[in-house]
Amino acid sequence: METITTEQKIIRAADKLFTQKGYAATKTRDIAEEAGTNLALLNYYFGSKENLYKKVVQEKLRMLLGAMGPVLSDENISLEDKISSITENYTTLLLENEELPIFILNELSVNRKLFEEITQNTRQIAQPAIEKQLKERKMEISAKDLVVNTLSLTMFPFVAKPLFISSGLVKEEEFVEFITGRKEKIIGWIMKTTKK
Amino acid sequence: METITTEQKIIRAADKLFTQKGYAATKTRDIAEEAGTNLALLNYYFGSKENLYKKVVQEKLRMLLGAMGPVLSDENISLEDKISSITENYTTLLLENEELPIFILNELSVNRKLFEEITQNTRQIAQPAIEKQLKERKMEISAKDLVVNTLSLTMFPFVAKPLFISSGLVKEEEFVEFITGRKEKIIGWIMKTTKK
DNA sequence: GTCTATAGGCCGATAGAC
DNA sequence: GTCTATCGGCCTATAGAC
Repeated sequence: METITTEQKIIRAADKLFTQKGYAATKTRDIAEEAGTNLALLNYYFGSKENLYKKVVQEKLRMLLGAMGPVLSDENISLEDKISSITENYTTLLLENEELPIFILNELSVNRKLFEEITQNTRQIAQPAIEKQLKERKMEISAKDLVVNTLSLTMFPFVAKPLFISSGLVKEEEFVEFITGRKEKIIGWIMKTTKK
Repeated sequence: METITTEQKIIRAADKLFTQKGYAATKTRDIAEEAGTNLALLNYYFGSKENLYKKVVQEKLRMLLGAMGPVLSDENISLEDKISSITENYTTLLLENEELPIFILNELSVNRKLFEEITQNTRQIAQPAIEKQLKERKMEISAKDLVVNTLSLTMFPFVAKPLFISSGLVKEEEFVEFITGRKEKIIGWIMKTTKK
């Protein structure tokens, strides 16, 4: 008997609208309507629009960073497996949440102070473990570039999807296939960049 | 004797604030103040906030696409030179306009209808010329992936800059150096992905 | 062309009945 | 817990003096 509480309805509606339209463009009345309740209950449960927003962002950020953090710092995982794992995790996550990265990246850019409050406890992206693995194998690329390149190739197509589509480079109906195809190739491309 | 007209002052102020904070979060009063005039003049010159916004977006989009379009479709430019040129153009452009890509990509995602009005005359990203060049040289990558990878490696670091900085992967004061360093390497990485 | 003053509407938040 | 009604403020846009 899984009933959805009003509180959950509101947070789901907020999630949907904040992610679609951003903080400023989303109205509390719209959230209430989307949730099938009213404005008063939003404030009853969450106190304010900003508070509700923080709840949503915290969860989204956790999703986005969760797909990366634990894998990178583990020295027992080989470099190839790290890249594969990150690409695999993100591709799966982002196919189900296409607007997640542009939402987080934009709100991080627009609203940096709010984010600093939220992310103060977030772990650093682990470089040392990777740097070590690179040196052991005498590779031609820095840890920073390796991480940045992997994330770029994996995430950018989602961020730039509307641009690619409106420019005709990729068609909407091909998109999932395009991304799925890339998933297999990215590990190969990245590995080529580590060699002479 | 180059005097800046009030109209120009307003559009520059609007450019700055829309790019920093997005459409909904930018108030017409703030634009007027930033421009050193008043709210009434904004409407006198541009009619409405939305109109002013369209002017700004149109110019920004022209900047972003202008760095790519003409190069790609020219068959007389070799593949290497195309990649170099795109990376070079974008790196220069984005170092001077760091917030340009995230602004355009986000507003494109949030406000697709407004963009469709604006971009209806925009040229397509030319694939055929590249596809031909790839086949002639029997390369291991599709034109789509080649273009997407080049743009990803070049633009994503700007889009994700706040994430990289807040996660400690790159430091603010290293950023320009980091990007400048990558500019030289990207052509090499991309070329490696075209070979067995 | 430029300004001040203000109309008119929307927004976030709350009071208070049930 | 849930609702309706409403406050007080801010926002875009415009009227009208200069």
